[in-house]
Amino acid sequence: MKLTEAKSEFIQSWGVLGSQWGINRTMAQLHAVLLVANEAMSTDELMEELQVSRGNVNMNIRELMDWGLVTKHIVPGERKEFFSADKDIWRVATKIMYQRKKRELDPMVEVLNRLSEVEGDKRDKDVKAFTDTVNDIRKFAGHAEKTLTVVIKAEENWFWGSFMKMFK
Amino acid sequence: MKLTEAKSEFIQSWGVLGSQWGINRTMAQLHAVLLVANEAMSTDELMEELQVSRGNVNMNIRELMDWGLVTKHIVPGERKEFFSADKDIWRVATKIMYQRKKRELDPMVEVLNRLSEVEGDKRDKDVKAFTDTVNDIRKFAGHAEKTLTVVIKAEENWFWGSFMKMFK
DNA sequence: CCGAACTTTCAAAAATAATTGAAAATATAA
DNA sequence: TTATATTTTCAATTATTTTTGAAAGTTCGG
Repeated sequence: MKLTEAKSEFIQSWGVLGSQWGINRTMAQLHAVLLVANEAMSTDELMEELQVSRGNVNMNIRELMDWGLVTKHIVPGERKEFFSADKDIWRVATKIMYQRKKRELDPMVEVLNRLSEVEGDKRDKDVKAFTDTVNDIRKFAGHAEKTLTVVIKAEENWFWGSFMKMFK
Repeated sequence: MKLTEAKSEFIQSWGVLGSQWGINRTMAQLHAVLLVANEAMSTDELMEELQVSRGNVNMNIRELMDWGLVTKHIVPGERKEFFSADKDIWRVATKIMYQRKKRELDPMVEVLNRLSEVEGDKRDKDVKAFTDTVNDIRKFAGHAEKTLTVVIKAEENWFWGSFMKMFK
């Protein structure tokens, strides 16, 4: 298989994967392009590679920077900005987990905490079904939260740090 | 907070969470309704609760059954079908993980395996950047795959089974 | 077999999300 | 400062996804 062909298949698949995870296709594809690029790329090069508009590249690259997956570089003597992706896959994964935890898990936990204080007779079957489920999810989310935090911070920790190296 | 109010807020939030994870809102909301219901519900009751069409309920309930999150019940003497959700949150989580692994991780791994056989000089920087990234992701996905499999099958295993009980 | 009760299907409509592209804003070199 | 290169914004357009609803299909008691 030729490099060009392989690259475009990779970009394609990464785009599909992203969209199944609520990340828009262009954002995922930009990430893919930068992941397999051997050096930082300009907006124009990215537009050319994916055949999308300047505005689209601009917005999605900024989103990728927000997630901490992509960094901007200023090359002396050049007017344009260049972008590159963090290629350490473990770090990529933890950054994504961190963002999703922050944006999705945390707000859900907050809602669940409020909802566990529903008023009414605990012997009422409807009330019981509701509070039981909410509390179960709450407990589960609490564990997930802790586990994620450990994983995300694992590298900074001497014990888990060396344990996690096995995954790299 | 009143039960009705709490319920609808829960359904709402679960729907938002779902849509951020590539699951359509109605599917997630149906799941939410059944998670907090004290008994199995009919299509008509679900339509009423969420104010959506019969076709919509039908299709999404079937999807939930595909995922193994919801089961159909036939009540003797009743012509209608009733539905209920598995309320064991740990099992819910592993079922979702299993489905997503099967539908998303597995195909990605397949693509990556094919792509790692790209032809060309390994000293070419473009080729190297590509194969390095692909192989890193491949290795990572392999670990993720194994970990997920262990977690999903944990209950069937005497050692992990009792370990996992801590999470419940 | 009939007909009522219920479920399934799917083309069309509606809702939502992503993308464009050109104008406005900003940055830089001279 | 001015001219020019580059980035950013966002209303309008386009693409995608979801939902509807009515017709077709199925099931079942009598």
